[in-house]
This record gives sequence, structure tokens and C-alpha cells, in this order.
Amino acid sequence: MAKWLVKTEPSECSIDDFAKAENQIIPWDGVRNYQARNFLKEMSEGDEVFVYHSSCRHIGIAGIVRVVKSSYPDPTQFRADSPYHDPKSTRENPRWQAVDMAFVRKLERLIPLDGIKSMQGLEGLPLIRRGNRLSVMPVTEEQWRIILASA
DNA sequence: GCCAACGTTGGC
DNA sequence: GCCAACGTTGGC
Repeated sequence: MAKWLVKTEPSECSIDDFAKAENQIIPWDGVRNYQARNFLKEMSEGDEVFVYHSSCRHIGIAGIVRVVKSSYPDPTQFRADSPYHDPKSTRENPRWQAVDMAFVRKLERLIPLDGIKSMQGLEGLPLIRRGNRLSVMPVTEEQWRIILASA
């Protein structure tokens, strides 16, 4: 079972939104970066995912969700009224993918970015690499264990 | 295929 | 609000 991390602005979609959502499921759509999309395609049902809150007051990992539906064409790319609309994408050859994720739990205390940066053994984690902008990334079992051990 | 210009991300 | 870093676009 693979592990992942996704970034989100909590004003858009937070771990609390997962807890409150119908069936506690939210489609993870609107990803418009090829590298991130390729990781979405690799996700399988049951994979666990850290939810990282970015661009906000308390930056860090706030909770855990789980993939409940593996990748499918992101419907927002076809909607002319969506901010995620991509006029170059077609139904026959869709560019962008989404997955469905479900709430697992909120961490009792957020794991702050500073803490993550100071942990030993996370050197390979894209999140803490300088200038990194990847919004969907793999997390190794070892990295997952190290991060959770601090929670 | 190169690369400058531009828009976006995201921490501070 | 600032700005460094990065990805994308488009002219050539």
C-alpha cells in the first residue's frame, strides 16, 4: 500500500472539510501539473495520504485521508464554467485525472513544516526541497513512519 | 529546440 | 505584500 502527500490551501479544502463532507469523501480534482497528475494515476484504493495545509496560518500536515477511488478523468476539465476548465482537453483524450479521497483522521496536533524540515531521514521528500511546488508527491514507508512518530 | 517572458506557487 | 523558484507558453 503506497503512501502520499497532497498540498491544499485549507481555505479551499481542509482536513475539516473531509470530516464534514457527505460520506466524508471529496474528489481530488483540479490538479493541473503533469508530474502531480502522473502520481495521481499511480494511486490505488486504500493508499493513505497526508493532507498538508499550505499558504495559511498553520502550515503543516493536518491529517490523513485514504484513496477510495483510483484515477478517472477529472470532470472539471470539461466544464466551461470551471476555473479548472481546459479547452485543449477532450473526452476522447482527457489530459487530467482525479481520484476520490475519504477522511481517515485529523491529527491531534498539526505537524508543522519547521518540524518536518528538522527531522532526520526526510532529505528525499520533495516537500522540503528548496523551491519545490509539487502538490502531489509519494512518501516512502520510512518517511511516513518518521513523520507520524513525531505526532 | 532554444529561451525570454510571463503566471503561479507558497513560505516568509 | 514580497519575492524566489519554478512550469508553461510562444516567438523565432
